[in-house]
Amino acid sequence: MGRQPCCDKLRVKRGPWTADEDKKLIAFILGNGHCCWRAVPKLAGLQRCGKSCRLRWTNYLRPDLKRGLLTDAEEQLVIDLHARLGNRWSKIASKLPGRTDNEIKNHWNTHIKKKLQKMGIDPVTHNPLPNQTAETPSPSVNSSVTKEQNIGIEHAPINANPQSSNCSADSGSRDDLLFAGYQWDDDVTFVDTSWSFPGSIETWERSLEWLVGSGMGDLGFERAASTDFADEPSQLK
DNA sequence: AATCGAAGCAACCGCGACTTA
DNA sequence: CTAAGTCGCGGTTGCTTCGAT
Repeated sequence: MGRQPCCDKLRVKRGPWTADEDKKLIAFILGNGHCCWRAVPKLAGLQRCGKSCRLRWTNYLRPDLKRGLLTDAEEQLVIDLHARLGNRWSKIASKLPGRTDNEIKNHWNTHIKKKLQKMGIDPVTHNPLPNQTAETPSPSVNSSVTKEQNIGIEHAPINANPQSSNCSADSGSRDDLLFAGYQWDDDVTFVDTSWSFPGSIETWERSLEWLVGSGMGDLGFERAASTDFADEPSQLK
């Protein structure tokens, strides 16, 4: 069946979001929720595609987002989950509160992948790379092995064919089996006690004020998306 | 100080899954 | 049952920043 483009590409704005657009989107969603993403830009007065709005909200504006680099524990969890689930970032992200699939995917591609390769571990199969002796593993990966061995997990047979994991052959039953075997639901969800955001909407509102506040315009918000939070003392990289 | 390549990340694209008429 | 519409996911791109030379 033919698909229409999700929006009129000639009339929608693309590229980095401005502070003003963020404000509009936040105000609209807080006030109305997002019943239908396709309608959001129109109702919110944005010249954006609904898809773009959803992405912006999920990856950047959502109140429950945690920011900054992944902690060692989170990184470890991502590795463990990836070994079981492959590149199903949204499922992995669902086990890390406050983290988005996009964020985890980026972190995997830029940090974890290299780290594993450096250690002689194939980031796709999570098996040792052929003809390569692993360097001294970092504590974090050591703990991975220990953890998985403790739980008695066989290492990642599902990723023997990496391509297959990209096909989103999303069989719920397979996930169920995986989760049943690992008992993810209750045990694995990562809770970072240093993160005190949930439940504190005031905190989030303050963050938003800061986010879209006067200083942002001066700095040029277009790029602020990637750098703004580094300005917060607690979020320094 | 200038240049260049690498790294990091936000955003886009295309497709499959799901829903609705 | 089927076609059309919408959503969400994963891969990829492109821009900005950073570090080395």
